Amino acid sequence: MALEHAILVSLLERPGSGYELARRFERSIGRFWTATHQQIYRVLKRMETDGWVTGEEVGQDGRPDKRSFTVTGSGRDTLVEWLRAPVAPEAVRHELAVKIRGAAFTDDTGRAELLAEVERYRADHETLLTTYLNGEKRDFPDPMTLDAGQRLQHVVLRGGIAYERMLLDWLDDVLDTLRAL
Amino acid sequence: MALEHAILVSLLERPGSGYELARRFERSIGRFWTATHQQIYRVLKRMETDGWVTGEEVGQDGRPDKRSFTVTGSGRDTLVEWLRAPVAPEAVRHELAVKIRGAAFTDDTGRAELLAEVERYRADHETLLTTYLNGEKRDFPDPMTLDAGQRLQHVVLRGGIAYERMLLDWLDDVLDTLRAL
DNA sequence: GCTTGCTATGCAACTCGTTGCATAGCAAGA
DNA sequence: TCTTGCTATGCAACGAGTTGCATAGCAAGC
Repeated sequence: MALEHAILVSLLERPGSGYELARRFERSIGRFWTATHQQIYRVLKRMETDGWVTGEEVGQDGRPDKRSFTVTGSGRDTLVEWLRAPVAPEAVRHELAVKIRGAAFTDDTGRAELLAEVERYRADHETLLTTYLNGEKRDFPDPMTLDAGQRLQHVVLRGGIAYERMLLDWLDDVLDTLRAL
Repeated sequence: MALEHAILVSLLERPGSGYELARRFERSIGRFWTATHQQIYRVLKRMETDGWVTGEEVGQDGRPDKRSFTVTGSGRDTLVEWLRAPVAPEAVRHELAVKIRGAAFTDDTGRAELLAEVERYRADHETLLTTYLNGEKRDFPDPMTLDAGQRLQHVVLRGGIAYERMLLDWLDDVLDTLRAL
């Protein structure tokens, strides 16, 4: 498990509330780690108990109060130690691949429906790629002037872009294959 | 959830025991869906209760007996219905990306260790790519003569190959970035 | 005879993640 | 005033997935 560690990285990049973390996990961090607000609040509570983060009440006007969290020295030590551990092999779960192999066991109508679904899926990822490219233009307009943290964020974003491009190419291959059956 | 569906596809491609399924999930199916034997046995039992599969005792010589499972008509209907449902958005969890962004918060020693770990990770995936390419040569030597099921299996394998190639390129980008910090 | 190793199946306990629901502050517009 | 919608936090129940362990057949080698 590493939701704790993803939260530590995000809070080190910028302190924030559980709600703000949830929004970040929907956006930039969601490129490589997903989590819902319920999970985040639960884990934050445990992290506070363990002394990895400290929460501070922040009054806001025009909005409800929030609790902003900051990483403690102990939390940072925990992250540094985790960074040294070997990367665990990923658990791949690609539902679309299962469906594609499953297409061998349905009829023409079923295959036509799957083809339409793949097209929809492709359109979603084309949109996502555009979002990434716009984000890159906005956040990293001049790659020469970035500090270490920004360069690392940029290389992770480039990974997301490379993934989406690869995926779109492969989906075209899938569509050709389904059409030619 | 879709472990049930991955099992249905695998058993439709070829009936087999829980143990055999577990081995397939380590190999070819593991490219796009992972599961341990405990999970598989538990789910198989539920699927048998629900009438999606039927088990049959098979005596073997030189080995313990096994229970070989076959998909029923009802199981096949279940799969076909699932194929029609929209693909759920994937839950991305890329631990390495978290660590790379985390590298901004450790020292030179920590970054050097991470770099070594990325190199090790890259070597693993280079091996995996080779395995895929060998499997492709072995299982799909003549793409013109394949039936529908084999073509679908092949396009899924091509997805795995495309993913590994993309990953290796990106890891080179990551290594350059880490070295230049 | 003993150990090692692969085939084969399974239980129990635990952790992680999802889903549905609940509460509440505040702003903006019908 | 009432509804809609966003910010903000949280509980409870359930389902999925992991980890550790246990059992047993059979083959091969020391």
